[in-house]
Amino acid sequence: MTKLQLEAFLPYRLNRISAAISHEFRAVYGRHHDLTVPEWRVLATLGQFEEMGAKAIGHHSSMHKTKVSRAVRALEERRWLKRRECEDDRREEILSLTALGRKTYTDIVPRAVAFERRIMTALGPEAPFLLPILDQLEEIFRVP
Amino acid sequence: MTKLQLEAFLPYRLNRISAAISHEFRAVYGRHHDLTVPEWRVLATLGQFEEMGAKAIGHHSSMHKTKVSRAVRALEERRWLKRRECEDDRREEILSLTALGRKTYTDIVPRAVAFERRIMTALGPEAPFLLPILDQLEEIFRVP
DNA sequence: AATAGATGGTTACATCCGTAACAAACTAGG
DNA sequence: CCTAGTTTGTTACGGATGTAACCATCTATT
Repeated sequence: MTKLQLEAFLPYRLNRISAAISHEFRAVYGRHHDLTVPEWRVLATLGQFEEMGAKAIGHHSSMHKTKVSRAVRALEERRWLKRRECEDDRREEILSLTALGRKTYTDIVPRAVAFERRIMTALGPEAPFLLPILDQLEEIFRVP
Repeated sequence: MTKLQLEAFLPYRLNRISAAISHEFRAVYGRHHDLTVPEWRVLATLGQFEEMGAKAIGHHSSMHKTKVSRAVRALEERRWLKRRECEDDRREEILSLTALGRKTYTDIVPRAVAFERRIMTALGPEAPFLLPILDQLEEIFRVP
């Protein structure tokens, strides 16, 4: 009779760890700015690239276009993001952060960096092995 | 001007990898048995422990009690799970798999084990470092 | 230039999920 | 006992999500 230890099963463990880290990270910035994860990803992408269409944001941040669409609208309503018509292709709208949005971004980024460093430090001697393993896993599952 | 590379940010990468692995694993058994992730977790937990209350299942599989409640009902409707009254405490119901449910379980477990081994093999020389790192991460975030 | 198909983006719908409220049953202090 | 508080489990509700349908616009073929 073959059994499986769920608590040792790789997909289960990764899912749990990922959820715990996302939850913890959201608490890091959530105390100051109330943001959902999709909103944070759009903010982070626009903070990184200045100007982008919704499609490109979705591609870069691995989000479904409806998720992007809703996050963009939410950020726009908060005046953290503005749209500009694209002259080359009038279906597309070029998105960018407002001054207010950029202020939020520059406030969160140091917290994000510190959060990440806190994890790497806590990992101790195992830390150098984490990133190559993540590279490998992304390659195995063709996560672009 | 500090920026953040979202695609290199640890919470983001872990979330993406975890989602990809869950998706891939669901495809492994989903072709044969249609199951949601919570249903699979309840099935796996009862396959492992024979008899359990809903509370204990939730604790062992890290699921909210409402998630457990709904998954249990779905499995019960498929006749993969049965309830039995607990004499010591009549609030609780003791849950266990039916013969049909156990058949599904013993069908899925080898696929799950093979899936996990496929990942570990694909990881190659990095593989031995993965499990200690997961242990560490679970400890850091007090994932029980 | 006209039409057919492809593409960027939004929205309706169904589903899933957690919070909060709840019922039923247990426990402990008086 | 009996009442107050706790615990197990279900459910109503609001919020989030993906599928599919949709609109507007672009592109390619004729």
